[in-house]
Amino acid sequence: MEYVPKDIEDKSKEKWNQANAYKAVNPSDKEFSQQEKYYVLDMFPYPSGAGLHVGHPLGYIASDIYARYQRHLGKNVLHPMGFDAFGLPAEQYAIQTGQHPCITTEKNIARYIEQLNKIGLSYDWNRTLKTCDASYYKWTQWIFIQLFNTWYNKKSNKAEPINTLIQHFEQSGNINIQAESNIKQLFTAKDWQGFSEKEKSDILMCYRLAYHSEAYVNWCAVLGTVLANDEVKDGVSERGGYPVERKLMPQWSLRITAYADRLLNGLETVNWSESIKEAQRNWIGKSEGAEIEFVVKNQTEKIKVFTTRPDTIFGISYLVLAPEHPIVNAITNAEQKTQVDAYVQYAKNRSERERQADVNKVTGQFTGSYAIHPLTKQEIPIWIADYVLYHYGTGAVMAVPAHDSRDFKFAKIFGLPIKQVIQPPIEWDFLQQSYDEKNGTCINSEFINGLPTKTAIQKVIEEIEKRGYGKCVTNYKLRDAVFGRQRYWGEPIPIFYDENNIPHTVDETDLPITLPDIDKYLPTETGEPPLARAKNWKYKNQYEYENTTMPGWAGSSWYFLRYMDPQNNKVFADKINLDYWNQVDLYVGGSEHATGHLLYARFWTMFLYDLGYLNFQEPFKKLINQGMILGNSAFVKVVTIDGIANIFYISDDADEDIAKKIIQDTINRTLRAQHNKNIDEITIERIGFAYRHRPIDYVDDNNFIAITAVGDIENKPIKHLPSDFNKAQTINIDYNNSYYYISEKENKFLCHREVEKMSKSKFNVVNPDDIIEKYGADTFRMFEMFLGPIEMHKPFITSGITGVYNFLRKFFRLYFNEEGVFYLSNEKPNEEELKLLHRSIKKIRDDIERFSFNTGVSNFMILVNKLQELKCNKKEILEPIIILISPFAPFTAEYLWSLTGHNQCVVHQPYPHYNAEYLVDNSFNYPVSFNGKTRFNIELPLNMPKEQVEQIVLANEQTKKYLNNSNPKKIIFVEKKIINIVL
RNA sequence: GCCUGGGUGGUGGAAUUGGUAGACACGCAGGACUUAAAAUCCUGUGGCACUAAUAUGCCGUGCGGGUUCAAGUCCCGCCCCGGGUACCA
Repeated sequence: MEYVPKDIEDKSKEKWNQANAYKAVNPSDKEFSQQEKYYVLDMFPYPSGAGLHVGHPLGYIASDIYARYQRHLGKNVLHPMGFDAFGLPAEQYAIQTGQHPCITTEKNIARYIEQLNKIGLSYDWNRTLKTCDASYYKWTQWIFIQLFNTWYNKKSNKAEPINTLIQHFEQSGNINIQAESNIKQLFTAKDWQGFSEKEKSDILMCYRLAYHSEAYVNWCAVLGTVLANDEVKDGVSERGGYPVERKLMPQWSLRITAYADRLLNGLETVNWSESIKEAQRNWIGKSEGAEIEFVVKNQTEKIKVFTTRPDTIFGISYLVLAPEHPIVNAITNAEQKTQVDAYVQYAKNRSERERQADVNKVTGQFTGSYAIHPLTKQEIPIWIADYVLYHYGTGAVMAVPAHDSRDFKFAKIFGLPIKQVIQPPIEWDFLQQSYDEKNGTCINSEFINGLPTKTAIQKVIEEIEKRGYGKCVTNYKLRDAVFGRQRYWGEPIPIFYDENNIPHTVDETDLPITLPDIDKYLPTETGEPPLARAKNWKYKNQYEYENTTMPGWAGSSWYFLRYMDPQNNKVFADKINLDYWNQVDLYVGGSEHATGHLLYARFWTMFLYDLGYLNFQEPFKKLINQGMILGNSAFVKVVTIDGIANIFYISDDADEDIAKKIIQDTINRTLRAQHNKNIDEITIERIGFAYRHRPIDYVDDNNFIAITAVGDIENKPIKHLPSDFNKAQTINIDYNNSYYYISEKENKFLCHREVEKMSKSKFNVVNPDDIIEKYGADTFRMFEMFLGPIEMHKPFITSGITGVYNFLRKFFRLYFNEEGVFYLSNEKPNEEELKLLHRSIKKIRDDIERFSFNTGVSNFMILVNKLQELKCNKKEILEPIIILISPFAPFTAEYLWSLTGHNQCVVHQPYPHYNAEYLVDNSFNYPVSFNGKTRFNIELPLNMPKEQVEQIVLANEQTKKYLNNSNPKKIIFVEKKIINIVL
């Protein structure tokens, strides 16, 4: 009986569908029984047009193994899959073709589902969702309304309904309120009553968690939209790589900064990799320091600076403002005006990318004004420079060149004084560089002289607070998240503007606000977002809707909650279901979402917790980041001759010098035959590499020549040669006693291989469908797991796949007799077989629990190899093995299970437990002798009492042998694994 | 610069808490079966030395030190590769 994966897989899939095998039961369902829950979640994909490549399923397979394992343990497992369906590629495609993005998206989703099902992933498809469905984004809009109608109370440290704030304003204005806000003015209750509706609205806007304001944003002109900070990488857009500039514009934002501290502290409570937690900590960027106020000489203006090093206050040599700082104009004196204006203009025109690219280029301009040092009363020159960022801290810094490398560079170039105020514990050359470490002793600093840095910081803060020049503050790098996008394919923001242009949220009963149809997916001629094209799209037929849409991350910030109750149309999910499923126990996905999705999702979860909808603050209890699967790109070695590029391709293993001579010879011969003339001199200018698709473009019947050398062939030949390749002339030639030829057997054209990111544009994509077609889904699953640890980046090189395939065939064959009939022995297993079984169960369980699926697969291979050696086809051994293997290879397991006469799906069988007795006896390894002590390595079974282990050790035949029959004086347990036996 | 992950045979990788380094697989070599091939099965496979063979000895986890009876693993000082992030005061 041959192992034919396709037959097996079709049968199993049908069976699972009929049995609704992977359905998760909600507490609100009739058939619910009090069962322990387990929630395994994959980061849902954006359904791109290219379909899945072998990199995507890596995480899906791992989470599926874990989900199946949890089901075996008798848990009610929620394992859903959906689609993050709003996004730029579908919209760009719509712009080009005029086709509604919905059509593209639906088509892509259908393909994704088909591909996912082939892999045998145990999703509960009844719960699937798409973020672009109105029934889903209705609730995304609902959450936005809640954010709009909420403010953050710093006193209770949670979000509260906006009404409580209005009440407060009515009673006592905003003077005593501790709120997260960007408000600048103070007002009394009386003032508040006197404000117009518009003024009240504007003030409340400074407190809402979803707010509209004018601020600097990342504007991407090519995409025609603003972007959030995490969507910009190296000064260009993450999607498409288009330039981004900072621009002052009105837009919607979410006040995520209100949650900065909670987002930071919450990291202590989750089981995530240290690198992701660290990335979030850096992104939030909490830093404690002081805000110090400087009076400008002969003026009323004051400048506030933020510093983490108040201990260096006596080393100030100048102040620097960001060029955008609003005070710049006022403090610039007449003499400097022209230069300052020119510099401001220069800074403004530099793109974000330019600015980041030449960090080393130091520029700046003196304003002509001086500030008064609050402690020494000395005059300090005020400069502007674009190395100071307007949006961080106060947009102004006190420069201490001796102890800050940026200030040092600036001071050197502009000839400003460098005054040392910290004595480093090591020798230091202050002429060469600044000493930035927060470690040393204060000198030249009046009342803090002799103090160590940390004490000095405290002391200076106390002093300036006492004198009223400043205070202790905490700053965050985290910025509020820009929430509006000037695009079509996203959730409409549920806001309308009344006749006074005051924004209001639509009534919750009017949700969803569905995306209107428009004729073109481009901005209007006047530069309005595409939604401005919608005809007759008005709230209650009279009010203008907000015409920007939500960003891509809106829908993904709460989808894990919707899976808990996906069909609910009364609430986003019923409380009873939310409470039951609670946190995601295991979340699997790529680490590229560290500072985007994972932060936003935590923010929304905390917000919904504050409003009382959830009873947990952290959405994802445990996070596993799967590594990237890299492609193995093939390059063709290309020879350029006499300026004509790429007409010769040589195999990667060919010697270049010899190849050159061969090419020269060949050209001569060919030309002699064709034209009866000889070329004496040809120059080979360059031998380089090109992607393997290039030959298609360059093949020319007359002068394409492939040369292959016989030799040690390490690389694989090109798999799919371009069709024109066959037309290429091949040559047999002997040269310098080396034989170069292409024979039937050696007809291999070798490529140069390089590992890089898998991508359609690099021609290195491997499609899972092809692998499954050839070897079956179980081989594919096991092979992906076998490749290496889940978290690591690794190239997808298929050479090892036959090992896994042969393993499954071997496993399958073990239970068929010579006639190909399924045959199981009812004989009782012997001790050796039982021992083997129980050791394997222990190992494989451990492997699954610590996500080491590559060793899990290995341990199966060892098990099956040994069973084969023992010729063991006993029923009592096979049955637990089928269950054991089913998370890894569910199709094969299901099929073998049905052959043993069981009708139930494997998914519902309890996972086998190992028996410790069998393990102990076989756990003695080589003894080590030292100083009369004999040491054994003993693999202790879990939870076995020491006395019991001691007994077994002494009674054991091997122990006796090693001890030479003398009685040991005592047994000492050293750590957990080692036993010292003292003679 | 800072933060992070990594460096182990020809290759992918094992070694869970410091306890036989190289599991398992690929590749390679040899053998069985076969007219032959494929498939399958068996044997060998880190390096060096020695041996008819078994056995044995020495070296060996990027480099240099250290702790320990024992180090791929822990500590100190470096080198190289990947990823993230950055005038964040």
